Amino acid sequence: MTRKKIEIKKIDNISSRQVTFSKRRKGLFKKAQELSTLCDADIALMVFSATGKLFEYASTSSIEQVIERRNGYSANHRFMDHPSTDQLQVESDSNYNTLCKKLEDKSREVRHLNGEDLQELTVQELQKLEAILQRSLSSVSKIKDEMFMQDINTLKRKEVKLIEENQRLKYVVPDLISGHMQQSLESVISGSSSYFDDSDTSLNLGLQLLK
Amino acid sequence: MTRKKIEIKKIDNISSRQVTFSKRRKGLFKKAQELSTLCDADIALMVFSATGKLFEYASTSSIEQVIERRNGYSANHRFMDHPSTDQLQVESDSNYNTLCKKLEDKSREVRHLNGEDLQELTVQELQKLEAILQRSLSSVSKIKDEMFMQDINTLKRKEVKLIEENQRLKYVVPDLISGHMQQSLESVISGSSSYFDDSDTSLNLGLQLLK
DNA sequence: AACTATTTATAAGA
DNA sequence: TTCTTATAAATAGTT
Repeated sequence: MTRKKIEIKKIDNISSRQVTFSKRRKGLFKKAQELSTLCDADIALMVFSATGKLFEYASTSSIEQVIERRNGYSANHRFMDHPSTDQLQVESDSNYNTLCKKLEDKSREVRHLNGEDLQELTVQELQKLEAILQRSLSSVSKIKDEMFMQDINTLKRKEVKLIEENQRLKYVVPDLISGHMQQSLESVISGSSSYFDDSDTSLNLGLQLLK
Repeated sequence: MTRKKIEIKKIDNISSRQVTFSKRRKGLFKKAQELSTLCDADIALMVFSATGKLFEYASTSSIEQVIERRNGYSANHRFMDHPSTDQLQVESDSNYNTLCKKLEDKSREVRHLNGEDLQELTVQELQKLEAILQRSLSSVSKIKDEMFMQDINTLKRKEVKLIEENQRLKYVVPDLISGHMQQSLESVISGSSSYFDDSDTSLNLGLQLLK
């Protein structure tokens, strides 16, 4: 539409898809609002992003009101035949069959991304798939490594704290002993050791992630 | 907005309001469908005209689907009643719903395989995904390279044949010349050169794959 | 319904 | 994300 005409099909690049989504969503909501104002129309608009986030607009106070009105509308018109486009215009991208087709397409896409049924692809398609997988793999590895690093840093911080605590206890324990408080000492020791046990447990849990 | 900028307020003149409604409604629906396609968004749009006519659009099969999804959106499994659902429709709805759910699952899987929305995965899931992508990538690269090799071998075989043919012609042509068959010679030459032209074409096509 | 002069939306780039 | 800008698309007024 600008700088270059684009084809109306799913945008491959993730970030540009997100940018386009933001821009066009804004535009769509504005158009809906304008139509509502100019022509005194009652409008409800719901948009779920690909990631599942919901954005909605209602010309009246709430979406629910419009939905209610719609429920009443279909009740009133349920038994009327609408041979012409007079009463109700319904546009839909997919009925049950096209939904099936979409599912089929997605399944094929998944198989290809899983490295299956590759013989049904052309060399060009294979090259594209290869590029996607390379990009994808590096993203996954990067995120995964970042999470590992986070775990490691958390563990290191814990270690430092434990060493400090350890040092502190080394000073406290002799004091207690010299103070002839044997009874209390035992409870302090058992308390500190259970503290260490907990830490070891979480350390082990953390390290399991590395296997 | 054209010929003259208009103020966004209710249009007084009824007929021009109706005309504007038709035009802008069409535009709005188009924008909605484009957003849905471009960004893989799930959209429902309901428009009541000032005269009470309903026009609606849904990117999936039905408005109801999107409304359902909206109901379950933030009220995470609070007891939602759908009392208005017809008993007759329950079975097909559940079929329908499972189909939708499957499609959603596949879509999520595709996004992950494409390296998108990775933050919603655990480290373990990321490791698994990484392994899958590695295996998949090596399969794809292998198949792709095999196809390249096939192309190359085919071309080599063609080359050998052409060289042989070339040799053969080098013997034939002098014979023809010495036989004073100028007329026939011309036809033979033009025939052989067109043969070479065809081969060059397919050779070029083949090499384009290597770019 | 078509036309077209303008306005608006927006893709690409910064 | 936000801004800019060149260009595509939408559309107000007209026929």
